[in-house]
Amino acid sequence: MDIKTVCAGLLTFGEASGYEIKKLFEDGTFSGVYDASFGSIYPALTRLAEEGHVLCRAEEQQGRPDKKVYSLTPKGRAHFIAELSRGIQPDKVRSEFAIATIFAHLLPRAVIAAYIDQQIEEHRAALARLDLAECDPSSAMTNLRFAIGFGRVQLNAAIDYLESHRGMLEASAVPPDDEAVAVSGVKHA
Amino acid sequence: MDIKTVCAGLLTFGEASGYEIKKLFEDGTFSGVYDASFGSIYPALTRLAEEGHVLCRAEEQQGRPDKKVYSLTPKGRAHFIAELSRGIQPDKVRSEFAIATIFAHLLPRAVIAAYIDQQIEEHRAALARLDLAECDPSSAMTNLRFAIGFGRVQLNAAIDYLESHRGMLEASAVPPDDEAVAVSGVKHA
DNA sequence: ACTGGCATGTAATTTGTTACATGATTGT
DNA sequence: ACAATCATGTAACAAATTACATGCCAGT
Repeated sequence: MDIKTVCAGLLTFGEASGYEIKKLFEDGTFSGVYDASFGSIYPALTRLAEEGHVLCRAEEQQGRPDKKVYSLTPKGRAHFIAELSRGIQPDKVRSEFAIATIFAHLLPRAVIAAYIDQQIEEHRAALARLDLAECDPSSAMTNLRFAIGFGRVQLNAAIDYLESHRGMLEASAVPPDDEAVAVSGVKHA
Repeated sequence: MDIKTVCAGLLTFGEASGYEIKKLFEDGTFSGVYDASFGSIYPALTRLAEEGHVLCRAEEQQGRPDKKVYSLTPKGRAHFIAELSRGIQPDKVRSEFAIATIFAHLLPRAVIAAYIDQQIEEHRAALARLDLAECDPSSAMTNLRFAIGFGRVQLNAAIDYLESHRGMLEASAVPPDDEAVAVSGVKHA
């Protein structure tokens, strides 16, 4: 599924500008499941407009550049539904944290501890975003509540595990007085 | 973290060929947290060799092309540890399944049901891979058991939620006799 | 004064995938 | 016969990020 399709999907919930779509990827409905930069979003919206999948209306603003508000056309809506019905790819995950755990026996204990703290904080922030999303009236739909609950159980499972098992990982790591050993692989007298 | 670094990391566990590294991304230690194609792995190994981070030894084989077995040099090992200690990026997830749930109210019920089945099966397969990884003697290390347990709790949380709440999502979807409505947005008499 | 939010867009670069090219062996 | 596994590598292509370019307004 390409960015064009995802942008079209967001527009089924109502019109939005490129800037607003970026914010939705960051803290809104899509945070944690998709992300894209301005360099992807703006060209995607331009191409969607060329294809007649969206309409673009320039909204004048004081001082700031015109806001370009995009709205989905019936054709765009039908195309989005068809695309999403065609099949989905397996989840793609790239977790540098998980990689760090796999090599924890090579890393200084302080580094591992900091990474665990960081990971827990990120998951807590993600949970807070879900709480906010739940308050939004648009989340009245059952499927959105499903999606929020789904994110929640996974984040909670991860946080619980990290908190209750972090000692295991910290014990595997290189003790503070032994860091040179880890790098050289040789213990000197 | 780039592919070169990840390949170097895998080589801390012992020498391997490009082909074997690919398999490790698919079913081994890294399945579920990282993935890369041959088109990324082979050039990465070539560059690691140019930089002196790995050594390459050609192993002759009958019929098949020579197997190029790479092993990490002390310099490569030190560089890997330094890189991994420098900091990690937040997890990156791209879940088309999660996107489908967000738009479940636009999709035919049969499509949603199939996607849920597919997702559960993928997670079960991932669990089976973790079970295999645990049997491997190299997984005796505490940090690897931590990593396996971490994957396990998240996968189990996801499967449990999907099984117990799938009715919610299926109820949101478009009933079988109503699909034209979803696309056109208009209900005809 | 400076940072951060609002707002768009392009160009250069990076990154990575897919497809192609080759070829023997083993299992169905 | 045919598909799959083993095994490497390149070239073409696609996707996406980063950095650049511009500029106002509000808050500290």
